[in-house]
Amino acid sequence: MKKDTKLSAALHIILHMAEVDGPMTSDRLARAMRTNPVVVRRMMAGLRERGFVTSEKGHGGGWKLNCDLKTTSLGDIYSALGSPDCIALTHRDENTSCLVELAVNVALKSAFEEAEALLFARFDEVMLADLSDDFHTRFAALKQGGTPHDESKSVS
Amino acid sequence: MKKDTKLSAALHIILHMAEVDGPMTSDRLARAMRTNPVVVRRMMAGLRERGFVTSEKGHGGGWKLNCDLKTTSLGDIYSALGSPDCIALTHRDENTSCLVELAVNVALKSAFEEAEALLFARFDEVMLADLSDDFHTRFAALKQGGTPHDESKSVS
DNA sequence: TTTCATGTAATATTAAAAGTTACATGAAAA
DNA sequence: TTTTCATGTAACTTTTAATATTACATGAAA
Repeated sequence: MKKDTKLSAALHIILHMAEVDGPMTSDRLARAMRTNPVVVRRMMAGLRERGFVTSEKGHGGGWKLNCDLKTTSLGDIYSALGSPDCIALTHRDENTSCLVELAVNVALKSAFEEAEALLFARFDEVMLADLSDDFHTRFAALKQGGTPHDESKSVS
Repeated sequence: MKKDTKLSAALHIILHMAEVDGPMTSDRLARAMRTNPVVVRRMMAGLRERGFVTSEKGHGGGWKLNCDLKTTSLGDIYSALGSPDCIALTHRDENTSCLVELAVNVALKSAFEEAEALLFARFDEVMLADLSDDFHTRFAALKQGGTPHDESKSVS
């Protein structure tokens, strides 16, 4: 299976929007993410339905953040993206008549569910503001340290 | 991505072998699993390398269990299968120069690793004998209850 | 009325797992 | 010794789900 990257992409986009005044177009976001504007729109559609972002057509249009970073969690975003499957293992036959396979399924299912629950709990704990703060800390450290990276490279 | 079913399949096969005297051929196992004998061999190769099963060519050949169900864990089997990736999410760019993306990656990575660690811990806790016991309990209950399923259907 | 931007359906590409084919190796049976 | 049976494995095909692309509709501002 190809792994899902929507959560990673959505968070990246949200934090970029948080750093910018005014709307960002799908084209601009897609270039920053090295992907396609339609992919951006498709992904953002879920966030718009939940009210985390808004969009405007036409000149001066684009996407704007519409949520409080302090109270919006990674879990909120993950859920808005449709909660893509996060466990890459499964059993072959969900409704088996083989008692051996049933015993295997039961054991694996409970392990998968526990791991998934832990992941969701972590997602719920971490707020967008935590990520934003982490970025600002790194950015300040970079400027203080006087490393040779220019700012534009460090935020897009 | 297509989800991985090797752990489920391997456990199913192992528990079936535990119920049978003498070797099982890949063909027979493949029919029971509704898959292909080559797929069975490929999967079993990992188990053979770790000594959990043995194989013999020619007449009367096939696969035999060669491990103690009480001391062999799901984790041992998972590892013998090559520890296939169990988290279906990832980030887009592992080595990014964007500090925003870096902050996202760090947060997600730690969440993924915690969930994976929990899954592995569960795998290590559960022994093959636990699954076998569960099967035998279900099988005994089925016979006692006098339900209309025949035995052959209930174990293959 | 033209340009810009989103909205979305339809289609194509890609990556990873599973399945298949083909043939080599070796052991037991005839 | 020759045939049959079974594993061993490389090469290739199929399948599935995510991602990417194309095409066109909608609507807002210049």
